[in-house]
Amino acid sequence: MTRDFYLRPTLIVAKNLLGKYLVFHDKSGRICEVEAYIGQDDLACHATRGKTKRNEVMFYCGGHAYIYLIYGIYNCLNIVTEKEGFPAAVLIRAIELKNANGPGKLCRTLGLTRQHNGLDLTKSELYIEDREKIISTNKIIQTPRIGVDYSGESAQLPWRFAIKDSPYLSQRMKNG
DNA sequence: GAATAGATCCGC
DNA sequence: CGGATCTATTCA
Repeated sequence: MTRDFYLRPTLIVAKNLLGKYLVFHDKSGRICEVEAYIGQDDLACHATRGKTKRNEVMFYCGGHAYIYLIYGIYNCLNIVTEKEGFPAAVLIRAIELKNANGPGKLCRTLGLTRQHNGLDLTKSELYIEDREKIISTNKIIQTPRIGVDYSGESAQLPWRFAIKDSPYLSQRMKNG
């Protein structure tokens, strides 16, 4: 994907990422579950209280990788969206690959860690590839996001998208 | 400085 | 359901 793909509104990018392939070196898989985190009004977004050392990549222009450590153990991969200065990103929650059905598991399986934080997806070994048509809306399920109950009213925003009937959806998706 | 809690996962 | 494991962020 070229830069302009990522510079569009985050919800559009999130939906269009479904069905694309995430590639990192010799491993790849079809993206089947994502979540959008958009701007300072989104209380579940890491950048809701402004720029910090951790979330500064979210302020880059679209097309960069924001990777952070969660629970001291797992890394989570986000794809930064929209123009420089506006903090927004799409969390990749699952791809269709063995042991990649969850945000922590997919980073572990692909070997992504915080040292890859800030990578430019338009010119590195980490990128998104288009191999098939955009997934039609009737094959996409849209729900509130997972694990953000702490964020009050923002917890109800239906900013989670997944390919219906994919056998690789994250574990918590199936439960909730 | 110290405390807190987190965009998760696994095993019991 | 609770522990792992750690650090950015927050609070005093």
